[in-house]
Amino acid sequence: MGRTPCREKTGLKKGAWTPEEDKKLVAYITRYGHWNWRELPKFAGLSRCGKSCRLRWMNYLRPNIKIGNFSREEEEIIINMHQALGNKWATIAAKLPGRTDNEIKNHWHTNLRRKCLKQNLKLPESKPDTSSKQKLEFNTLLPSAQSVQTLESSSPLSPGPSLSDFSSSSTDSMFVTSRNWLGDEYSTVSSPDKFEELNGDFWTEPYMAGNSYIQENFQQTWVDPGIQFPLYPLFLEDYFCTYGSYEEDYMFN
DNA sequence: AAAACCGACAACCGCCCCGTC
DNA sequence: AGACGGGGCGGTTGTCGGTTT
Repeated sequence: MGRTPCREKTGLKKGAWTPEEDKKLVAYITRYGHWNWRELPKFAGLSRCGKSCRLRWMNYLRPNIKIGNFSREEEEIIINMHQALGNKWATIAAKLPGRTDNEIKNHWHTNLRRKCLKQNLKLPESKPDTSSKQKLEFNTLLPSAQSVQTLESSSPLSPGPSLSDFSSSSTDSMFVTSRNWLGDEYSTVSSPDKFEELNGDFWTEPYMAGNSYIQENFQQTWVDPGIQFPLYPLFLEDYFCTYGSYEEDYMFN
């Protein structure tokens, strides 16, 4: 068919995203939604291809992204589902609230795969039998009903009982690791005391990935001169349906 | 102290699916 | 029915930071 490649023009930026680019993308999408990924960068004032914008948004900037280590329950689910489905990362991600397919895929390749090999677990063929996939009952792949409960209650909107799992092995680190998110100083809560301070509001407020980073940097970017109004009608209704109260916070504060 | 190595993760690329015309 | 285009997915690569030699 000969589709035009993503970067048909030279001059489009590649590589790591800068905080400035992130700001532009978040500001634009929270205001106008992603009505067309291919056209979006033009209007958002970004010299990136649409796919790159989509990936950045989906994997790191959109609300409700869970940042931190994988819990044991999550790992069990990944392993079980991977044994049944193979490399269906998106399907697996759909069962893990806040996790992205990319993150799961990376985690699998860097950690779980080795674990499975160590335990002599049979790894599926690279091309799984897709004929039976629609019959698959996902719940049978989950470790236990309790685990499901745990996962759901540990979604970003609620603290859940597995908080300790998000921290590293050290007992005084908090639920979010100090991963260099957006390459900036990223607010991590380093002690249980600090967590107590946050605990009340944090889990009841609409979740924002990177919390203070986004709050401090993105809310003031509404009138970014680089942003243009889209040609198309706004799809905010659709956007609200998708992301719940998150953008209401952004839009109307 | 420097180089080599390795692991983790972010991002890119190309293919495929699906909706639209 | 088939061409087209956008979005989604999975494989792969690039980069960076930490560790080992």
